[in-house]
Amino acid sequence: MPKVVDHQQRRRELAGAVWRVITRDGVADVSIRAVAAESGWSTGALRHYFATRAELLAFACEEVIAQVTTRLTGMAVPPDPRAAGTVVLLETMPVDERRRTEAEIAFAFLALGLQDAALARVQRLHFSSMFELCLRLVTQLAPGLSNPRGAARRLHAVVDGLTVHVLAGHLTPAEMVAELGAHLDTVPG
Amino acid sequence: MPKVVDHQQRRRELAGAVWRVITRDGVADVSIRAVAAESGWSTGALRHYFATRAELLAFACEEVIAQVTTRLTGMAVPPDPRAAGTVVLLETMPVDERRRTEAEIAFAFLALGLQDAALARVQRLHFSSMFELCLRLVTQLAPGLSNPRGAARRLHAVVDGLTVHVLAGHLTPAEMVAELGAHLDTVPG
Amino acid sequence: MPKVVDHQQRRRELAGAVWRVITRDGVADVSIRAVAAESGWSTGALRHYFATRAELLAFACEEVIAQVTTRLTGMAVPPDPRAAGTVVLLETMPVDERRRTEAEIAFAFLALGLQDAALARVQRLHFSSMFELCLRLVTQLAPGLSNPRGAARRLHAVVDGLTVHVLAGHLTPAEMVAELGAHLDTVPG
Amino acid sequence: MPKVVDHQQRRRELAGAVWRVITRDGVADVSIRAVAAESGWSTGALRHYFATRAELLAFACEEVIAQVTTRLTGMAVPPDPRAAGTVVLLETMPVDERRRTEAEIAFAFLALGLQDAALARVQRLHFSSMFELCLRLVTQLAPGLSNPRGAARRLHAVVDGLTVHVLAGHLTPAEMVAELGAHLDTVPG
DNA sequence: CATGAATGAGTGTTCATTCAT
DNA sequence: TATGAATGAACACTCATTCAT
Repeated sequence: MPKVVDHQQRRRELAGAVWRVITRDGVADVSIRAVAAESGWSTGALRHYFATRAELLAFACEEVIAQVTTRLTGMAVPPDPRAAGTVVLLETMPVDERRRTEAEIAFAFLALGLQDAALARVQRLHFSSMFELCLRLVTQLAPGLSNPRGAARRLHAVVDGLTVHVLAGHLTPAEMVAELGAHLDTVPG
Repeated sequence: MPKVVDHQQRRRELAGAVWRVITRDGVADVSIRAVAAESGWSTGALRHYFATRAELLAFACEEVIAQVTTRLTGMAVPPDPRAAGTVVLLETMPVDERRRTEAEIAFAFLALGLQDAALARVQRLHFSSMFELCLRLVTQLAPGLSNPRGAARRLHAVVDGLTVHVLAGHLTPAEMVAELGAHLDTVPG
Repeated sequence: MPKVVDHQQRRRELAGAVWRVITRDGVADVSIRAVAAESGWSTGALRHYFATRAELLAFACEEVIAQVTTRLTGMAVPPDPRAAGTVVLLETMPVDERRRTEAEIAFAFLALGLQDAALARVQRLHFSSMFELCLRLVTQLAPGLSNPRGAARRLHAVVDGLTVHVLAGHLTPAEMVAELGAHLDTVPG
Repeated sequence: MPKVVDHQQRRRELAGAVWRVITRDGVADVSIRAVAAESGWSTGALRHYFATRAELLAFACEEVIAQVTTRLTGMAVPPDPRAAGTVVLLETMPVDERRRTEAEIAFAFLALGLQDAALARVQRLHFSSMFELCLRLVTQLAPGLSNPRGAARRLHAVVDGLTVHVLAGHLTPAEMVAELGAHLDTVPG
């Protein structure tokens, strides 16, 4: 009977190491060796769980997205549409350390995805689901809108634009929160 | 009489080579060798103009920003505030091949800037000037706004959010243009 | 009651996997992993039958030689000495797919044997038995030869030289067969 | 004015290092690192002269062949056809340390060539020119032969077969020389 | 100024081998 | 017996950087 390892669990553990390297050193420094050192395993050990570096990165990217998605679907959403919008959307934005880290990781992968078709595919799915979320929120906020999809696109853009601006240090999280709220107020009109 | 070289001109020429490598192969593939090959110079020659790879990247980042800025300040702005907003802002967004390339480069640098203080500083200046531009446009569109800075922040976020969504292939340029227009229409309200 | 495994049988099975890897990917690609995958066993399982890679290779080499030898000794030899020579010698040469594969394997091991004493020892035995075979054939073809050992050495050289030339693509199998026959015709003279 | 290196000369120097590694450790141990260490250069330095390992090996293979060819064409050939045949053919066979080394290298590459199309192509040329040489010798030895090409093929096979048998330790150089002479004596008949 | 030779550490990946289960 | 987890060194190759010319 061989030693048995929960592959899925180990893969998640290694994805965590990838995230830590990204947030500490940047996405350009994510090497197999760096991830191995960060995780405490040998480079050869990673090979058991990811055949290539690309596979490792793809999994780590999917996992961040899956983590956000899981959290969103598991949330207790307030009955008031305005409050619901704020709470749900802020869950994906860099309002505190934990969520800032997550947003940084997602953003770093986004840059990688511009050149990597496999990552781009994964991200496309995430964009779609975030857009669907925005669309749902918009229709709850303003049920009779003539062009709800347009309003959803703008809301989605505001969310990601504000996120980038906070990550880049151009806005404070407080400013971000304020402007998200202000934008939500314009939706019904 | 020593050979005289216009250093600034040569640096701009090399920055161009950096951009071409970025758009062709991605920012991760910007090596001294690749830039040397792309520019037609030897690797040693680059050393006369940039001491390190980081310095080369920083300059190439500054240049792409400077180029946008130059174009913005030199534009013929329509008298109508609404039209002015559209024309000026779209000048920075990926509506055609040329501007898409420019936006891709700027975005690639943005991801690098998250970990590189020198790049971050340069980008901070750019964010500020873009914010000032948005503020100017907003006050022209809606002179009596109670919180013009907030409106400018949201406009800025929409511009960058839509840009990212087009770069990621989530929106078409046409959708981007439409939603920018739609957002500008909400500013006066 | 412990599970009983026919070690010798299992070793032969694994040698077969080695051969398949050699003919498919070349001798340089014979790794423990590749042989394990080819045989359907785990890498650890191989360890029970071969302590090291070298041991595995040596056995696979011995086996290919043993297989040829077995076939030679089991052959129905025509009574006519000339026909007997042709039939027996061609049994070791690349006249069809099966025998070409066998010759390729033997030749690949020959190159390895130049540096590996263990392999060289095995091959020395094979050379001797092939030489003895040539000697037997020569004495049947030309009983009164003054220097039968010399004629046997030349016949042996022709056999291996023609074999190498076919393996290298320099001769066709038909040309090889023709020249072997022509050489056998010169032996009595 | 940059430091100037004679690339062709350096490439030959590195090919020499390849040969020394092959004869000392075997063809399986020819790594970029081993060749770099043997030559006294750094691994990176090799990159200036050979883009890949395959290129290095191909050049080293071509060089052995070219070296043999050069020596053959530059030889003073005795007027007597029988003596000419002996002298010329032995020039390519392992009669002394120098020629044994050369033959070992050529043979090692031959094994590599079975799996490497680029090497195989180079070797095909060498086989052809050796065959042409044998044909020339055969026609000088026995001008009126009905099938000179066949005789040349057999002579060629004897040369390479005897060579392999010496390399493998199955024959002594003296036996090889004797049998080559004996075979040449059968050609006119 | 400009070249390109040279270094040595870095990359992703593969490998033989060991060993707890 | 048999598994596959794990190691750490090896591989080919790329890189930023230095520097003699």
